[in-house]
Formats: sequence, structure tokens, C-alpha cells
Amino acid sequence: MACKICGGEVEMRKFTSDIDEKDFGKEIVLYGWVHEVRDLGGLVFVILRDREGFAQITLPKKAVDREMFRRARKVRRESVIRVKGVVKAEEKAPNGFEIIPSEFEILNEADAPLPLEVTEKVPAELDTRLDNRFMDLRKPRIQAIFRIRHVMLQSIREFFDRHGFIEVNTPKIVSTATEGGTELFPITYFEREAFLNQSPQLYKQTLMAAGFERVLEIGPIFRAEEHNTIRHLNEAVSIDIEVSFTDHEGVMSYLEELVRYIHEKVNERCGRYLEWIGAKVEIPDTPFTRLSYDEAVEIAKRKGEEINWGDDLSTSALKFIAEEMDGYYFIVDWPTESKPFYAMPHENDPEISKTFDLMNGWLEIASGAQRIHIHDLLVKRISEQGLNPDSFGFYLEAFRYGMPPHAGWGMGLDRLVMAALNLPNIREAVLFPRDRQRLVP
RNA sequence: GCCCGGGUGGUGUAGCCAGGCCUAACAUGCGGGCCUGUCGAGCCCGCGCCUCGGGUUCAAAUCCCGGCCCGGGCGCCA
Repeated sequence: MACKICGGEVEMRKFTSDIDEKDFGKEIVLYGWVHEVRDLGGLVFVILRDREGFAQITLPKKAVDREMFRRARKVRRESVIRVKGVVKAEEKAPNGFEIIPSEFEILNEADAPLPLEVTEKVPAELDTRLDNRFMDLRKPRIQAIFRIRHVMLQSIREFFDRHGFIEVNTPKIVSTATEGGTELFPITYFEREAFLNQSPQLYKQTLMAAGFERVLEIGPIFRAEEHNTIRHLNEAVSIDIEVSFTDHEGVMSYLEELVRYIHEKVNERCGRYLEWIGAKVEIPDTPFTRLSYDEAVEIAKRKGEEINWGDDLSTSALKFIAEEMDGYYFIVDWPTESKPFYAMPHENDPEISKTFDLMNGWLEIASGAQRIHIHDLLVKRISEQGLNPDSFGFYLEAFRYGMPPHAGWGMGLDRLVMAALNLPNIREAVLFPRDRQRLVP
């Protein structure tokens, strides 16, 4: 709290986590919420909770102001308070210290009853929690997810900055479908119809034609699919990269090293938050296993899945495959037909493509490819996929005047958070998730 | 989109299959009281609930039909 900008009151203001032996005997100021009040009659304990943890405010009736004692005893849970007092070493107190207040100010009294229990004495259903997300997020265990997500984003930017990537922002309001395959949300754009972007794919490729060479985008993507599962959202955050003068293997290296880096940094920087969650983050070894599509189909077949070469891998097939694959792994060399038009076919066997999915168990985390950079081949593939090349005007133009060979991938951040922390539902990884039925809050 | 499951105090559960003993139970909470070392505090008193509409029946939280809302699986998709 030495920072002048963060200051406020306020060399004296501390987070609960910043209190240590050096503060014993000194006066400090805490701001926070009333987590619990334990009233023993002649002695009252108020547990103050702030962003970083808890502190026990102890009010012995005989040692503190009478009016203040009455106020603290009656304060309702989740009210916002400001406490000024002396930090006293006390063996009997949690963490070995307590605050004996000289001032106890209720900045905003909370209503009762609460829509859910922040103390988690009684569980709440996910739906109730999401309806009252602001209060759900007060739970340390829930807030920890987002502190870790923050560190993940931080380390992603760090990683790519070190590797010479340029972070960009491409439009989320677009005129037409980019990749086909998925349903789009139509919107009104003045007198025209437009759509929310399903992926930055076409734009990041266009930036390869612009000579950016290595780009990173972190942004929302929108899919209008009516799915109803623990791993799909209609608004998600995608981590996208595109790299010139490399192939699919080149960008797979970035991907696996990134995933490892993220896990390392979360371990280094999020010890306390992992503790709150009760999670351990295993740092995955690189390189990740490459399982070919052919091998994947073999495994599924052997375990009784009805699947033909060329089919997409169904959920049950992926679950069979996951039985044999631990942690993160790639499935590579997919049939060209099952991947989007921009995926580069292998020169010696055009039936398969230079494509890969990054998996964690049976959950797909990322997918990518070397891209087609040859204009005429691209037009041919667009037509073969049943799409109209005329609707790809600005995109195709970029391939006519010097498009370098390139490759890239997109990764679902929410799914990565879900996988890394072993969350039971992707909605747990998102502050305000958007799904088939939820538009509020 | 197809399929399965569910909706009981503020919250989370029990009761439903085998209708009546349910003026609905338990925990937590909330209001009041007692208590100077709590940390799931304890003890005493009190408060608060059957998703909506229709039907069957002497009788419906319970059985049937429909609506609304929700969860999940699959498909599609990342």
C-alpha cells in the first residue's frame, strides 16, 4: 500500500493478507465486509473479509467504547465496514493476531436475508449463484478462480510479448459468416443486417498479408448454437495467434510451451488462491503427445465406437480416447473434409490436412492448422465446402498480392481455465456466462 | 434440434414411488434473549415454504394433462 495512487486513507489501510508481525502493536485501518459475527455476550468477534482474506476484530465489552460495542454486536452479515484499531498478537486468534478496534464504522448496512450464504455453510445451486453472482463472487473459493484467470491472461501476454507478437483487436461486428459451420447471431447494423463474429480467423490471416508476421488476439467470440452442456457457452473468450513463415508444427510448439508456461506461472503466483480452491496444478511436460487422427479412430473402434474414417470424433469416441491419454495431448492430421476450408492439405496426401486439436482428456481446448496461402487453392476449397467464394471478397483479395505461408490456432480461454482447475462446469470459469437461457446478469 | 431429469421457507435438502397420520420435517438464516476466547460457537424463544393453470378423488406437496422456469446428456460446435 506504499503506492500513492492506490493509497486513499492511507498509509494505514491494509489488506488482511498484508498484516504480519511487523504490525503488532501498531494501528491500522481495514476495509471490508462482515463475514460473520460471533457474539459471546461480554466478548464479540467480527470476522472482516476483504479481497485477500480474513481478519478477526475482537471487542471485549470492558475494553472498548460502549456504543461501538453495541453497533458491532448488531451489525448484519455482509455489511461494509471500516475498522481502525491496534493489531494485537494473540495465540487464541486465527492467524495469531486480532484487531482491537478504536473505530468501527458501518459504511453500508446489508439487507437480510442474504440471497445466498457467503460462508458456504449451506450450498447454493449454480443457477441461484449465477442469479446473485455479485454475492457468489464474494466467496474466496469463487473469487480465486478469477484471480487465477487473471494470472493466466497476464502470462499469455507475457509469453507472446517475449516472442515478438503484436497484440491486435479485430472487429466483432462482421458482415458475413467467416468459417461456416456454426450459427451466427444476427444483429441490426443501421439499415443492414450484420453478425457477431464467431472467430477472428479471417482478420488475423489478413494481418499476415499486412506483414505483421506474429499476432495475438484475446477477445470474445459468439456462437449461436443451442447447445446445453457443461462445456459450451454462447459467448466465449478466444486466445488466437497467427504466425507467418511457419507451419502447423511451428505453432504447435508455441501452443504447448504456452500451456506449460501458464501452468508454471499459476503455480508461482497463485499459491494462496489455489489453496482457497483446494486445487493443485500439475505442470505438463512438453512436447505433448501427438496422436494421429488415424490412431484416434483406431482406439475408438477398438473400444466399440461405430466410426468410419472421415467422421468427426463424437463425444463418446473422445471419451474412449481420453481413457488412454493423460492430461494434454494433440490429435493431428485430421481428414481435410472435416476441417474448415482454410486448412492446408498435406502435399503428398491431400485427403489429410496439416491440422491439430489440443485436447485435455476428452475436452477440446484449442484447434489450429497451417493455412492455405495460395489464392486459387483457397477458392477451390471454399467451393468444395459448399460456400460461395464471392462472399469472401476482402479476405480473398489479401491472398492475391503476396500472402506469406502461415499457420495459427485459437484456444478457448474459458475451457483452459476449466481444465487447469478441474472445474465441473465452464460457467464456473466465467464471471457472467452467456448460455442458451441466460442473458442476465 | 432430439432425449432424460427436476421445481417444497432467503439458501440447501427430506417428504412424492405405495394420496389422508403434512395446520409439511431438518440444517442454515432471520428477529429476540443468555453467555468474556469464538474460529461450523453454544443454549432458549419466535419467524418463514409446497412453480402456475386445469383434471381425477370424499381427500392432492404426493396421481394425470398443459404452461412457465431450470439442470444434464446427445447432436452441432471451440
